[in-house]
Order: sequence, then structure tokens, then C-alpha cells
Amino acid sequence: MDIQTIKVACSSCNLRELCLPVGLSEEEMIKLDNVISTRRRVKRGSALFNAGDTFTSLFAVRSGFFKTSVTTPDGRDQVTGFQMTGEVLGMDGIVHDKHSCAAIALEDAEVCVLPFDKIESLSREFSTLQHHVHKIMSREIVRDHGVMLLLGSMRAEERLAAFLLNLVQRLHARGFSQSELILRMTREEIGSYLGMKLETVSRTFSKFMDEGIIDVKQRYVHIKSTQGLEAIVNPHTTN
Amino acid sequence: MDIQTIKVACSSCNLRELCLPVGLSEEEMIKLDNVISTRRRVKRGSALFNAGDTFTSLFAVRSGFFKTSVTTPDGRDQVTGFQMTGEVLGMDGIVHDKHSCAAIALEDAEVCVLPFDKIESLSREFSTLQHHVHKIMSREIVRDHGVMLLLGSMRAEERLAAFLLNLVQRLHARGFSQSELILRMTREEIGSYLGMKLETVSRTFSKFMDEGIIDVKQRYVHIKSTQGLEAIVNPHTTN
DNA sequence: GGTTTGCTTTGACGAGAATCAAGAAATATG
DNA sequence: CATATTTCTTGATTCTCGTCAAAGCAAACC
Repeated sequence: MDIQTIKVACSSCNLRELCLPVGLSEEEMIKLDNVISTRRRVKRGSALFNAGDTFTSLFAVRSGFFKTSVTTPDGRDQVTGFQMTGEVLGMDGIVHDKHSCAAIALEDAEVCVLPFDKIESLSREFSTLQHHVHKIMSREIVRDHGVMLLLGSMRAEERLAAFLLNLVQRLHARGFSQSELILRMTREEIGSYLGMKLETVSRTFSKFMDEGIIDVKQRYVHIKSTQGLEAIVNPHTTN
Repeated sequence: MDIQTIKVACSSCNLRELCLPVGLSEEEMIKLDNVISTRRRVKRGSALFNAGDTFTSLFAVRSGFFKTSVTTPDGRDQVTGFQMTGEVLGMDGIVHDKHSCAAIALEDAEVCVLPFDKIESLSREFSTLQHHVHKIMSREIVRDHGVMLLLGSMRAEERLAAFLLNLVQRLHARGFSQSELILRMTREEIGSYLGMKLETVSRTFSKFMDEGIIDVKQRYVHIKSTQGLEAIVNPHTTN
């Protein structure tokens, strides 16, 4: 078993700003501590939850990196997102008390377990927490709409450029470089997320490299020109 | 102005089963009535809200048909959904207190206005309502993931077949035919939603007709073989 | 009622991405 | 450390879908 349970405290967590307890009072924070009492470790390659699993909790990523994906009866697979530190997983499970997607750790990870019934009852006490939960779900909806836009109206190069910009921007918000990153996922996973084949992902990386916009060496990416990527995403902003 | 305000009552609304007040007690229902006190009429072609509008309320469709769409700075457009009676609109606005997409009526429509602050305070009183709100948002997330799957991993025929099946299934749940429907949207809007051009939508309709799976005449569609459409969506279920 | 306007269909052609295939590089494994 | 396995890159070819163009319909508007 790769699951371990540890006592933790939100009030002293350095992810406060990214995760759930944003803008809570001292009192609210302490109450939340008692709810979020466990952490869970997930090894690289193993599932935090699978499609069909009973839903009981949301999960806040404390460290590591996840992908979520949905699967059709006939075996088609679609990566629906990549989640990093401070992001919340599992909201898909609320409607049917079952998860509709799987969450797989792409590197050894640790999550805070947020039992949803406890979150709900605490939300009834504290409107700040309640509103924050609503915001998190709304943010996911808005993000999903952005992915639809990407999948529905962009070409391969545009998708990959947008993807890189999004990744590096989120990493930067977590204190990492604006221009360098290590991809935690394979070309195939990127391709699944972006609606293209791994060969096309690879070719597009190579093309960006030829154009001098980025350096790529396997999982390592150096963005030499953010503007270059932006220009690819927004073909003719000069309209 | 195409906006009109009317006093209404959830407790006597015949959409109870589809819309918000599902599983509420008599008392809860009455309280909700006081919150959802207004309706709004939206004429065909006009906006219930636009991207950038201040978010104050969710909207429950009472009658009519909507599309939601997001737009990029450079003018690209993506239809993110079609909403019919009993479905809830506007959850995209919660995160930033601004709507991130536009909702346009595709036929004359009427919505119930659900002021979100009121919904939140009532949710703190009644856990049934609270959980129902969470479910509605979660359902939207799951739906969005389904659209990503469609856009990311299906070919044109599969997308259109899946789209028709989804539409007719939702209409059937509302008491309409399982096999006949009137499209409320143009080929271009279908195409935008499904990530393909209107010409491809038209051609694919024609192909389905040649194969004897459906009859199409402009906006009218008769599904002659649901199985036929299902077989297109799930290429080889015999795996 | 006739004309304008918007929507839909269909054809011909071309571009972009998928597929198939092979080899190289990196990582995992014993 | 050597081998096996996975991942990545690149090339050649095919095919799906987009683009451009023209014509047919249907509804809307004087």
C-alpha cells in the first residue's frame, strides 16, 4: 500500500495562498484543521482515485503532479487536466457520488484529504469557506471552457504554444522559473490533453526549436521567447 | 428592452424536477420562492449575459433554448454548450465576479433569476439545497469533460452522432420525441461546439442521410436508427 | 409578391494532422 | 553494468477535414 496517513495543520501550511484556506479567519482556520486531518501519499504511476470509485473527498495537491483522464467504454482515453501544488482534485465526483475520471500521479505526490461532507457542514458555518468552494468549482468550469476553445478552434501549433504558456505561468506562480520547466508528462499525455497524436507533439516541439522559440531536450524545456509563443497563440492580434 | 419581471413561485413550478428545488421540503421550498422572485424574458438572438458582465445571479431556463460561448481576444469563438429547459446557466461567473462567457437565446426564452448571494445564504440554512448546488456545478464539470473527450478524441462523424444522441436524450427527458427534433442552432453553431466547420457539419448530416440513419431537412431531424448513431460513436464495442 | 438576406448544400482542391514504420535516446530492471 | 523497456524523434504516405466557390432554399422585410 502506498498510502500513509499523517496529521497536518492547514494553519501552518505554506500552501495556504494557493489552496483552500484563503481568506479564512484564525477561528475558521482552526476548525478547518480538524477537518483536513489526513494526508495521503501517492506514488508515481498510481491512482489517487479511479473512474467509478466512490466519492467521499476532495483532494488538495500538496506536492507532486497529477493528470486526470476520462475513458470511453470502447477504450478511448482523454486527459482532462494536469494538476499541480495547491490545486484541488475530485470535484467530478460530487454529482453521482462516484468519480467520473481517474487521477494518476505523474510523480510521487502528497495530497490533503478533504472529506466532502465535512467541507459542506463547515461551509454552512462559514460563508468565506462556502464561497471559496464555489469559486474553486467555478474556476474548474472556466478552465474547462478554455480547453474546449483550445480543442475546438486551434491548430496543433497554437495548442502546444498555449499549453506551454499555461504550464509555465502556473509554475511561475509557484515560484519556479518563467522560462524553464521540466515536463512531468509524456508526449502521449500531452497529445491526449491537446487532442493530437504524440508524433505531432514531438514534431511541433521540433518546429518551435527550429524557429528558435524554445529549446527542448526530452522533458526539459527552455522558453527562449515567450512573445514568440504568444504570437503563435494569437495569430493576428493586430486586427 | 426585452426584459420583463414577473413574480413566480418555485413551489408550483412544473420544472421542479429538473431545476433547483429537487428534494426540498415544503418549508425549504417556500423560502426558495422568496429568493427566486423574478423571471426574465430574453428574445431570440439577444444575450442573457455577456462575457465581462458582472456576475450576480445564476439563471434557470424556464423555456427556450440558449447557447453559451467564449471568445478569444483575437476574435475566435467557441460554443461551450447548449442549454434547455431546467438547466442552469451562469456558474462561470462565480470565480471572478464576472461572466467569462456569453449566453445567447436561440429562441425566445424565459429564465428564473437566482441571485447568487441569496442562494448561498439559503444554502447555509439547508444542506439539501447546498448539496444540490454543488451537484449542479459538478454536473457541469463532468459534462465539460465529456465535451473534451469528444473534441480531443473523436472524428467528425462520431462527434455529430454523439451530439445528436445527447440532444435527443435530453429532449426525451423533457417529454419530447426520442426520434424527432428541431435544431435550434445553425450549422455554424453546431460546428463551433463540435470543433468543425459548418460545411463539414452539413456534409456529415448528408452522409448520415445517405446511410439511412437519419432524415434531415434544414432544422428538422428524424433519427431513423438510434443504434446506427450509437454504432458510429462507439466504433468497435465488440472489443 | 418580389427582393433581400441569411442559412444550407454540394463540389473541387489543398493543407494539416494521422498513420505506419524505423531508429535513437533515455530510463528502468535484473 | 548490461539488457530490456519505454519514450522520443523523424520520415514517408494517407486521409480527414478545411478552404474556396457557387448555387439552392427559406425566411424576413418592404
